[in-house]
Amino acid sequence: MVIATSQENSEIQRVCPHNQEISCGNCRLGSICLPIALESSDIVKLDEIVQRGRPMQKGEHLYREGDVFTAVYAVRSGAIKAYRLTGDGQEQVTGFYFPGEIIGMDGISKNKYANSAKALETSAICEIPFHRLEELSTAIPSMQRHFFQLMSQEITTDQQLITLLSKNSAEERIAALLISISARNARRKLSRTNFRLPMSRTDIGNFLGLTVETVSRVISRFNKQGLIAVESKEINLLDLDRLKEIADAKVEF
Amino acid sequence: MVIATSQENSEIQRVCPHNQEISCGNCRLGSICLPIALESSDIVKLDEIVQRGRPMQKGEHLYREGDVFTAVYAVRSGAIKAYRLTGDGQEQVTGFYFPGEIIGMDGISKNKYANSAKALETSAICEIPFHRLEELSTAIPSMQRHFFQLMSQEITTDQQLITLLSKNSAEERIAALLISISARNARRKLSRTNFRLPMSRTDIGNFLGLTVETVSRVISRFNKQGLIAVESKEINLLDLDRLKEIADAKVEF
DNA sequence: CGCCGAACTTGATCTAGGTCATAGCTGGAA
DNA sequence: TTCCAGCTATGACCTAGATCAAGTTCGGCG
Repeated sequence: MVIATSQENSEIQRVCPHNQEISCGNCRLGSICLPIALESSDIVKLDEIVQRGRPMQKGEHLYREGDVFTAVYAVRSGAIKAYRLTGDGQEQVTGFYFPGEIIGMDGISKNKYANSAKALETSAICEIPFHRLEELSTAIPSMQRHFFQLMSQEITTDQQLITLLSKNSAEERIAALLISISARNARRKLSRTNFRLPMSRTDIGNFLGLTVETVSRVISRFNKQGLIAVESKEINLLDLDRLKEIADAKVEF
Repeated sequence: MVIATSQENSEIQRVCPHNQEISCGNCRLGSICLPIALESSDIVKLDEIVQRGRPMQKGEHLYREGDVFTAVYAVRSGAIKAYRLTGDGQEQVTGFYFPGEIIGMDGISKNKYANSAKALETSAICEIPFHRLEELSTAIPSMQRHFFQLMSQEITTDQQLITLLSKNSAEERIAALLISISARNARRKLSRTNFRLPMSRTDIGNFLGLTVETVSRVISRFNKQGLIAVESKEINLLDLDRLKEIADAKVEF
């Protein structure tokens, strides 16, 4: 796959992988990404294995279901959706990933990715070759610990989604998704209440087990009730407390 | 890798939980439990940290949601259900665990179990203290690798359940569960077609996002159609192929 | 700027599965 | 052995959300 190291069009980071300015040590996502709790000497080691400068265009795939597993990825900017296709070709969205979050761990067990990962908008990605990460984890116990924790967290968020899908109404599911995105924005020091949904209504439906029509209707209803203000993908959470009440199960997937 | 020492293929192990002879080295579940692909010298090390002889009665809890996380557990015999309570006190079953399977990995991320685990019948459990497992993983790379794989597998099976819950009908969900249990029995060299369901219809419903009534109705229907023969918890899969067709998504959770 | 397909909205109808109600089992305790 | 609580089964009904069917708006491109 040609992701161009040279023509880094983005004004933001013309990231040469060796550019000293971007590193795990100075990445402002550090605290929510891998390096948490690492010694600075360890961060240097991590830095050495991370491949940066991999800007992806909207719609481009990071990997596809069935591809041989080689690396996990950290989202640096943008948004990624993970999905798998069912037997009859329907799409099941298994997660949305925002900056600071790690994707691809599902590929470890079978040495093949179990999901496809696709950019919802222009995104910058850090690639972390898994065999190097394994070596590092053996050498640095806190690294191993942190990676165990990341995987465990993926398990618990998947289980929260399971609960949401099997017990909650359409309104509850959508409120929970909005609250989840809001909380993750807050972690990244962004607005808790005003943001742009990077995914389509169809994606939301495929994630929450609803049809587009239902998603659209519920969002319209929330809008009318003054819980939110929507204008296409721009969304403004007007009554966070009430939304939390509706979502109730304090979701954080 | 060699698991078979002496008393292998004994149809049913007359395992006394306190029997000193039980070790990871001679456990006939070895190949599907942790020790896969370990050197025999490594198995000895694993053996040293595993606490055996923890027979549990039906209904007894292995741990509860919120308990501080100390260990993961391998099911040696019996069956365990994992579940969490929703805000309003409903039960969401997140998994059923059979001999050779590992439970408790959800606790790593927050250092607290995210689920409760309860014996569905008399069960024997191996306790694996996590801090020891971490040390061992640092020392033995293949151990680390295997544990990464186990966690990754938990992620992919959870994602399969997500797909099942969001896309499939009641009949498809129940067929998928039956096929899943059948396949896991086969791994343990037990009958693919005749077995006893250790969980109640209510548990099945809580796992599959259905009410008891629906579970009961679908099972009755399958019975009438000659796909299965049920007598309370004893079940006989008469038409495995047709059931697989109904389940379609080749589930293996 | 204007075009076109894709994404979104909204309404009308249909249905799988939930809810409620009843009754028959079943298995463990005494 | 009897008893009782909790399972299981089955019928009658009802609703949340799917499906079908128009529009309408958006956003990317020539």
